[in-house]
Amino acid sequence: MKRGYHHGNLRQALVDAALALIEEKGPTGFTLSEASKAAGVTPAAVYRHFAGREDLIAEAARQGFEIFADLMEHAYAKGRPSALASLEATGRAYLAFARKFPGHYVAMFESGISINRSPDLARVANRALGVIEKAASDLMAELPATRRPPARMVSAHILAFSHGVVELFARGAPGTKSPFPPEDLLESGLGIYLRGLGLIRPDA
Amino acid sequence: MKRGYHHGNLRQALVDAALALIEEKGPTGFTLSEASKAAGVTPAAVYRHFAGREDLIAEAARQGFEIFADLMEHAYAKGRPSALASLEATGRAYLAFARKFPGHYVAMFESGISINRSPDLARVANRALGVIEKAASDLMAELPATRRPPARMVSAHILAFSHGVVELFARGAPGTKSPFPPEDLLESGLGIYLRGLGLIRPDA
DNA sequence: TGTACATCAGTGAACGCGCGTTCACTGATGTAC
DNA sequence: TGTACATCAGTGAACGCGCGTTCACTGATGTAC
Repeated sequence: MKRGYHHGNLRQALVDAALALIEEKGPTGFTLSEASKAAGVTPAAVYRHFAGREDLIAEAARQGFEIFADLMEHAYAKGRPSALASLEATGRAYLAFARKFPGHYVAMFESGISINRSPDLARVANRALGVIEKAASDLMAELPATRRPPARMVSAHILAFSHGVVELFARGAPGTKSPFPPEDLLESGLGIYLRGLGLIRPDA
Repeated sequence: MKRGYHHGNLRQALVDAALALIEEKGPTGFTLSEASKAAGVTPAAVYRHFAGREDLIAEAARQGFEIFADLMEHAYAKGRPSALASLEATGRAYLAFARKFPGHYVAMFESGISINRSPDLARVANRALGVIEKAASDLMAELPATRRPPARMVSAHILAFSHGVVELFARGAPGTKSPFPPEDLLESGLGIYLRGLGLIRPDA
């Protein structure tokens, strides 16, 4: 980590300020001016490190995907050699990430920046999503080929369910008092789904 | 529908303009000025009909929930007397609504307005969500009490899954090319889930 | 160690912009007689 | 039917605001000798 001449590492300080603002006020509430003020710097200084507002958000998202991918890989590895345990662990890791890094999560999934904005961003995003797909693929290999749904479909199901739980129940959602803790919702929903795949004994 | 003195029904014209803008540019892209211009009217005229920007969005959301609730009730009724068919139909109706009324959907779920902003809004939102809960409750009644998950949990699962499918795969999502049509994803995921509940024969 | 110079991170002032909102008004529509 | 009056939807100008971005600059840091 090389230090800047004056500030000491303005680039990262701006990313951190942006994340805090995004977490606090949503992707809309974030402004360059406020982020620069929070970092103790003039708005113009931002342009030494980023091409503009969008570029700063994209970097925040990129860092989020990096952390996210690491968490997913860690969860996957922890479940091995059981494909079932690996997939369950990645599901849990998804929610855990969203709860622990809400600013990153919003930057990644709600800020409107495209995953294909830069090759860097696309690469790390695919690394993260690839883990779930791998876990789903492992698991499908345990099913008889005759009734084995496509792994990509299974991973899409799990992604959609996890994302829905986060958006609807894990946030201070607008007026929605969650009837159950999001972790319980994810766990139970995932369990029922996996049973439906025929991977868990009918009434364990 | 009483007509205004000059415009003819500015109130609804503003709501419609807002919905079109929200659909086109997201909840952020929507501005009072643009909406009023689209309705052929000065920005100040908006204040004859709404308390302000937020209030206009809230009305758009309210109308969305009204349509949404009607669709859900219709789907529920169509599935009867089969509780299973009713629940499946409401799931499908959720996605169909999101695809057919994207402006409303965004105003309802992504604009940041609280469901409890006004009693009117809360009432109609609960009417809509109540249908899914009723369908889930009907279905749970068919399971032996010993392994019957709470109906509210089941309806939360289905809501989360449906919302996740919409957000991740049914929109021109940022760079995500959906691997499957969202309708197929919803149908297959819901099917696996319901099988997991023990409501569909293990390998029908 | 000391000096001259190059680099370049951050400054501060300025810009044009469109926003949401206010206000006194005007003039078309509706109503009473 | 005609006239006088009341209503009130929409006007147009103005406001203060904070935004993202640009630009020539300055002065602290690093480097060469």
